Parts: sequence; structure tokens; C-alpha cells
Amino acid sequence: MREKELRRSMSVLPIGTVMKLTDLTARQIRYYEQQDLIKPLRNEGNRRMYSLNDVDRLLEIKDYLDDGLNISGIKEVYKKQSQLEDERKRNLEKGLTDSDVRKILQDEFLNIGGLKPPSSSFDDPNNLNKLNH
Amino acid sequence: MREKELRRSMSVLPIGTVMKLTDLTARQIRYYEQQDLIKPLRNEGNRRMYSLNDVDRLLEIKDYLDDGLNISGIKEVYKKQSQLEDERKRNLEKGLTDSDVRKILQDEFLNIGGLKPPSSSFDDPNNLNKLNH
DNA sequence: TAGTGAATGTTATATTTTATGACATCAGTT
DNA sequence: AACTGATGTCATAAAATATAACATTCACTA
Repeated sequence: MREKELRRSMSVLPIGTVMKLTDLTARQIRYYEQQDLIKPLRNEGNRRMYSLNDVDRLLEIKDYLDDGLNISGIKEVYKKQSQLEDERKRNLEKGLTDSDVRKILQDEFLNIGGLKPPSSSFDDPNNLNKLNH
Repeated sequence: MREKELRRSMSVLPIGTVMKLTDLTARQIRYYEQQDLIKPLRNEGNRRMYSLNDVDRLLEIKDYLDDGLNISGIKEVYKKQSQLEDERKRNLEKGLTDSDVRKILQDEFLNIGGLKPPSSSFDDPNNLNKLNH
């Protein structure tokens, strides 16, 4: 499903839509960007344009904040996450099978710990209901 | 996949995004709406908000126009289409199996004919590339 | 307790985007 | 040539967004 990933990464949503989908204020969304938690693209007129992946991440951020993490903590989580992803890529390039990699990743998770996977986005129909009145 | 359909029908895209995704001008998009080919919702500020389904339909409309149909013809196509959908629903309500309905629909298509299924949307990477510069 | 900082609210100003309506153009038809 | 359908273009008004500054709230702590 390469196609699907493409669509999820397309920057097509203005901040107003993202506000409704996430129930965050523009202030919050811009602040999280300033803290390097998200990096929306800009259109020709300098307006921020968000992808569905951005929305997912914002919902994650909300969950983490609700869980008592602060911005620094969330940044740390994402740093670890991308470290793991990088290592996975390196392993795949070295010719390891996918299930090999899965085993390695499991070990890493066990050793590091504390990386609760946040609840997946779009679980909550409320976010949908808030659209268009 | 009820969830997916929900997302595809959510009105989240402003007209500027739709212009890029479809390579249509705002004038064209509003004109097709005026001709009742699409019915985007409006947000609190009266701005048109489009769904991915709307984008699909606009790409269909473009294909039909390229094929030489005029607006009236396209309207006719969609009228037939919704008639078929209605009949399908009625049949399902009457307790027919899904495969029964499929057979009936096949017959109908054969009898009516000329209803070329338009190329599915998002086939063309060009539409994606036009986003954000 | 006063002070500090993180997260967010609020307000003002400038720019961009969109809506609407009118008039113009252009190709195809009669 | 006149007519029509589809689209372009322009003017005007309103809505949405960007940016920056200042305010507030709350938890923590010296």
C-alpha cells in the first residue's frame, strides 16, 4: 500500500481543519511546530498545510500531554522512535529478513521500556463530529 | 471498512487544495457545483469544504468532459448511477443476497450500456506532484 | 511566599484566500 | 451572424491565517 502512505503524507489540510480534527487551538498547533514536534509544509502564500500524518501526530501529542509528559519528554520519545526506525533500515539494508528485524526490535523495546505506543488516531468519533457544525 | 468511507466523506479540504489535486480552476469547480454535479459543505464562514469523494467526482467530471460529454450528459450519467444504487438498496432490503444483486446489476448494465466507468482517482501521480510547489 | 518557566490565551496588524457577481471570451451550433 | 455552454477575468467584501507581543495560569522551587 505505497499509494495509501503517499496520500497520508500529502499536505492538503489548512490549520482550521486541523483545529477541528484535533480539537487543538491554532496557538497550540503552532507552538508544537515551534518546538519541532511537527513540520507542516507551507503553500505559495505561506499558509501552513498539514497531512493526515500530521493530524495523527498532533493527536498523539495531545495524548502524551494528557498523560503528563511535557514537550521535552515527547521530543525524547520521537527521537527514540526515529532512532529505532533508522536502525531498522540499516538492518534491512544489511540483508536481514523482516522477521529477524522484528526480533531485534522486540529486544530493544524490552531493554529501553517506557515507550507506550499512543492510541491510534481517528479512534474517536468525536473528532469527526466536530466538523462542519 | 466503514471507517475509511467516513474519512473519505469528511469535508476537510479548502478549494485551493482541490484546485491543485484536480488541476481545475476555482471557476470550474464552482461552476460544476452550480450545475449540481457536486455539493460541497460550507464551514461556519461560508467557505466551501470538500471531501476526498468530492475530489474523486471532480476528476471523474474532468474525464467525462475530456471524453466529449457535456454537463447535461454527465448529469444524466450520475442520475442513472443513483438509480442503480437505489434499486440495489431496495433489493437488499427485500432480502436478496449480495450475489443475487450483482447478477441483476450486471444485467442492467448490459441492457443500458454506455456507462463507461471513469478511471479511478489518484491513479495519476501528476496530481500529487502539483501540491506545494 | 515570591519567583520562575512551560504551555496557552488574547489582541493587533498584515497578508492571503475565498465568495459572489458581473462582464468578457471562445468554440461549436444553428 | 447570432446563440449557447464552458470558462476566464476583474472588482469588492469577508473570512482565514501568519506573526509578534503581551497576558495568564499553573506547577514547581529557592
